[in-house]
Amino acid sequence: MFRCVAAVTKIAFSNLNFKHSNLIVRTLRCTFPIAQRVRFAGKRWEEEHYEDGVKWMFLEHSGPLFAPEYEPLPDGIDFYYDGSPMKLSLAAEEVATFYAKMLDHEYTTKDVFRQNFFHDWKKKLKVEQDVIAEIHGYCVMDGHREKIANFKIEPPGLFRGRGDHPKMGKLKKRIMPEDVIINCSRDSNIPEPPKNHHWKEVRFDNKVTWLASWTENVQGLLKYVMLNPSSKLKGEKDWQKYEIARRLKDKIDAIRSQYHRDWKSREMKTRQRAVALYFIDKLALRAGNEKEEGETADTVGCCSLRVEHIKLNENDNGQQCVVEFDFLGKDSIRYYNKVPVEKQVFKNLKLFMENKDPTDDLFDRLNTSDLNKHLQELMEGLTAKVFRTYNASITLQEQLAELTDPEESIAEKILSYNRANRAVAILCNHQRTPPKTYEKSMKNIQAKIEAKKEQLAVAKKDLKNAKVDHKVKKDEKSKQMVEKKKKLLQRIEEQLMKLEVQATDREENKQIALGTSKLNYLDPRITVAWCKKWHVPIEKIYNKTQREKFAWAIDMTDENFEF
DNA sequence: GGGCGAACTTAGTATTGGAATG
DNA sequence: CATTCCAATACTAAGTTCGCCC
Repeated sequence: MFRCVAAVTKIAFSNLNFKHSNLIVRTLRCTFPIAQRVRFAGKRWEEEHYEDGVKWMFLEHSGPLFAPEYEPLPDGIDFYYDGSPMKLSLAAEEVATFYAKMLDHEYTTKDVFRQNFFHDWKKKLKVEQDVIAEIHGYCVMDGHREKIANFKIEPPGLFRGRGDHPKMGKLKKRIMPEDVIINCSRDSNIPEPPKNHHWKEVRFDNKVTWLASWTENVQGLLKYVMLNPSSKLKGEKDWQKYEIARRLKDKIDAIRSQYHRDWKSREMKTRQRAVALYFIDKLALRAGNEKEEGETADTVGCCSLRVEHIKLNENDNGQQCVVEFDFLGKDSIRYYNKVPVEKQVFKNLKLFMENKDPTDDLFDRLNTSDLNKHLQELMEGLTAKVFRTYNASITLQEQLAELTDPEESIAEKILSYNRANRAVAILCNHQRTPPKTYEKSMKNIQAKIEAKKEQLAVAKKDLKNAKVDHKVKKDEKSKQMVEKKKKLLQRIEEQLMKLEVQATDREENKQIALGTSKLNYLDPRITVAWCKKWHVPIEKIYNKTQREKFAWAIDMTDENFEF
């Protein structure tokens, strides 16, 4: 049998109404003998007919002709958004021109038309974003393709500081390529600046981790483009952080004994250092660097506490030597706490406050640099922030051991985990403003619980009836019905329990943010080991992003891990 | 030794997208 | 199928630490 193979044929369409005369057409593979293709000439109506329903025995054509590709708008014609030109992908631009062509038509005044258009156009824009993220969102470092955390240059706008920030509302300028320093390796393809622009500098510094940087104009601070937490570089650093905290675990008793002794030191500086360290250890306060007045919001940490931030109460509701803290910490989050302290600490605080104004520094002989130098002598790599990491992680481990009940369901175990997590968040003072929808969402879940309780009552009744029915009939069918109703009841009980656990969790979480401690302070190996030990799927504790960040821990940890 | 810049971690909130719901 | 709701993600500000320079 003869086959006509695929061939590329140039056909002149000059007789047709086409602008392009030379089109390239691929003919299809055809399996019929060439002789059969065109057999007849003459009067079609005299040919024989096929049997019922059969319309033809041979059919051949070249397939439909497609619409020509979109021709982009010429230079100088731009799409404008909010008054300024905006670059669109070809696909998004094409769809925008469809609409533009119809601007004069009354269609474009109709809500349905506009909404439908926008809905579909948005999808095009989304695809465009994906393509951009694929190109700019990744880098290659030492043979690994790594995600970049913040590959987008921050857009211009009005500066939004937190709390009572003296620079709030100032204009944050647009960053141009001419402001940006690129960092990469000498033998790599150096990124191209946008057309008609150049970089401020291209640097080849492999002693730093950033890929690009620029100086922001409101505070004059450097901003960096860095890798995602899932990267090898960040993951190893994170691991190292927790290893330092674990070394502190072995030294903590000695360190605590020493600062107890130092409370009685003859030197005022040593006493202040010892009391400050006590606060950092016991209350998980931050170090507290000095800040330039008038440049930032007035917030403090341990070393920068002022006399006005604490009150001393000899007796507070029966408790002796109570220190009342009230100050704004990082992000202007209020720290309020009443803490009973050792007599010697109380005495020292009184001494530190003698003859001082409220706005004077509490620890006037101490700063973070002195404190960290001292800590470095106590243990290599020890700084003030290690205490937060250590105390957070050890608290999680202790709380999990205390709260986990082997008899409980998975849902209840997860509640226990969240409660352990919450104990840490409270220690670290990780707060959030309750969501605007909080009250409503609590009501919703209560309503769900009530509905589920009613369902439960019905299911119980049904089961009882089925049992009675079975007693009378004693047949297979009624027996199956009892089993069915039993299962249903069980399922509803489980659902109710889940809802109640969820409600409790949400209520206890009203003003507490768990995310920060989970992400930055809790050794993930504690969590992975706990999940393995109690057969809680890791997905129930860590979402996708968190699993990527903690891939190293998930990979290396077995159920026997101890912080 | 302290002032300062650089580099990096930690932080809360605004926005988004997908699941749940009516 | 549209709307509601919430978890996940995006965003970028605000800390800590370190090392250099005077």
